[in-house]
Amino acid sequence: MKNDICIRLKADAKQIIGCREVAQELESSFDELSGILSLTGNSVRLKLLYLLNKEVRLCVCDLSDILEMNVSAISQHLRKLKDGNLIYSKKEAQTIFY
Amino acid sequence: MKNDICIRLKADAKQIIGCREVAQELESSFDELSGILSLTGNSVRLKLLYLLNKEVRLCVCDLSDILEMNVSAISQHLRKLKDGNLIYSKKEAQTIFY
DNA sequence: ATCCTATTTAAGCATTTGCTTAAATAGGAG
DNA sequence: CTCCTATTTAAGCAAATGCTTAAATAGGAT
Repeated sequence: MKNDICIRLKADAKQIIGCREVAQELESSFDELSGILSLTGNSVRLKLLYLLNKEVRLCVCDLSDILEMNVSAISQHLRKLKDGNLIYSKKEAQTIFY
Repeated sequence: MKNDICIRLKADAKQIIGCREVAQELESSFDELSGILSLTGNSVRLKLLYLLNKEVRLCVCDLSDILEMNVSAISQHLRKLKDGNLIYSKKEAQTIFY
């Protein structure tokens, strides 16, 4: 474990320090963006986003039928997408998503 | 566990079946795309992509210094990015990435 | 050849993720 | 009110992920 500058000869210390500062400065942006990307980085959730964008009006049960997956599993994926503000839901006897 | 069409009354069977067909047809595209997105859905890898795009020429050791992380951990992340064809590497005494 | 540096790989482990089952809510219908 | 349907939540578990340490490779310098 070393946390100081690499001892190798040809290292460009100025470049390294500059990059390090930028990386630290943008830390929270990277976290936020990677969080969103990881939500889309699951094929089930990607399909959900695709379907909700395409069909406008689908309930959990519909999505469960379409993807041939457990309702509970779908619901849990949708919650993640909702927590990430990638979809919103509206109640109407049963919930309709988009 | 049910894998047939939902029994609820107001389900639009035609819509469901249509969506199911599309989803199955595009299955491999969703897998491929979500695979790429999940590679970017990690803040360390996202930083690596950012840095390599910004600096053009950085070795594993540089990146380890910049992100203040273990060389081995960086190397493993880079391998994933390489496997996903998001970066390529060129040898030159030590490896240079982009 | 040996030594040194840069990098990769393997093994182990803790954490996270995604699914299953079962139970808990919520609200409309009767 | 009770029952039924749609959905969410909790608990449990297997698999995947990300990091650590230590060992293995690869190639240049001496």
